[in-house]
Amino acid sequence: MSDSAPPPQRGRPRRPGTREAVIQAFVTLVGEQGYAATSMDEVAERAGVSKATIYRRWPSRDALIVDVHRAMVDESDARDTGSLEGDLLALLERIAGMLEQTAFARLVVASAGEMLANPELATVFRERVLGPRLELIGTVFARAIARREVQPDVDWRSWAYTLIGTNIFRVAFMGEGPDREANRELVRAIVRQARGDV
Amino acid sequence: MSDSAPPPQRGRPRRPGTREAVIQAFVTLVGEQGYAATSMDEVAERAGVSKATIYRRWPSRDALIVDVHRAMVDESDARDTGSLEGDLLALLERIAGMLEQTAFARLVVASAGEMLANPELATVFRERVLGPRLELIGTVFARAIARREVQPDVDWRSWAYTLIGTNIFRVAFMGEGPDREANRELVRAIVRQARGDV
DNA sequence: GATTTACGATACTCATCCGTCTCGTAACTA
DNA sequence: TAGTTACGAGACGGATGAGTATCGTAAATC
Repeated sequence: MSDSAPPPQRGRPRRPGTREAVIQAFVTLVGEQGYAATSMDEVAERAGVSKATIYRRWPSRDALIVDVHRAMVDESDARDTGSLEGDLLALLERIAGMLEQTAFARLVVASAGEMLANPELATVFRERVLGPRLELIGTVFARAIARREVQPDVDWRSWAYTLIGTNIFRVAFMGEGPDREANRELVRAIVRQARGDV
Repeated sequence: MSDSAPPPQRGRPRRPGTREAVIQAFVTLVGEQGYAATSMDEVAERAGVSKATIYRRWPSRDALIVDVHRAMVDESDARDTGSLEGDLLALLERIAGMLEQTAFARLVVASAGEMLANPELATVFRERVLGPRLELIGTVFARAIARREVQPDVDWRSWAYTLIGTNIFRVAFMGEGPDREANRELVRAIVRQARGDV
């Protein structure tokens, strides 16, 4: 169930763009106030849509929340720059770019807190929002392994946690902007360690 | 205003331990369900206390939330093991220990999400929960500087974000336990980079 | 034009929950 | 013993918000 009841074929067609407008409004409001303070009436108003229209597409608030996260996939792939360091920097650049849109950064923390109350959200959040970003880092490491730049048994997942966790912590917990220079240092440290240089 | 109205001197004295019981109950419940789903009635029941008793000590739910975080200081100091690597490992060991108490880890994320809705909580959370842990890492780096193990201009704060962010991400976002071996690798990577070894 | 479905506006129901209040009782001081 | 304050139990008021229902209108198909 992606979002809506099946759109029928007779009668007035659904206004296009409504789905996006609602999701956008929800993300913005949650980023501003958190989940608890964001009501469906507010979402409707911000989206310029009536509440009935929302409930015609999503059966409940929870379903909307889950669907919001389904819409947050990152389809782009990991560009090959020829080195692990270059690849990681390119990826982090993109992640930092997303976290610079504070709405996104705030949504991430708000959702993390909300996972406790909504197990289905927990699943979707990990699979759709966090998972793909981790996988990108995995891809980059796989290339580095193929290139014999690092050992095949490198614990890339932990390095991925470090790269993403650092940025989320800085932006969402400490309320600062992403720090490009710190990210460069971090990538250098990781690459150096992963290559096992003495 | 630490928590309560001043305890008067005549009449039946307040039952000792109530404050701790309430805070403990609150932390546990928030860890299980998140903030929104945790009601004062539930807190009272879990603490084995009546709601009136709670409101005799805290003027509102928000005040209790803030006070809970005031109670989360970590008073211990950073033991000197003689090397940056040893110091950081000892610190991380302690942080990992706290995060192993899942109630604590969950509270951290829940609170992070709640910061959006409660600015006073944001301040207390940063000053009392995150701040002291960051400062410990700062202390350890200061020692390393004094020892000429690292350059005086080392960006220790970013490394602190990395150390804490990685662990919070793993435990709270991904729902895994702390990973001692990964932490050791991480510390090695950081120390190596901070020392500026070629 | 008749039918069907979408839409905005808005009223409405029902549940939840914060914070207050009452009351009967317990523990302490004077 | 009298006065004072804490306590548990539970009722209560008031606000908020999710989800439903109604109604007049708009945009499509047949």
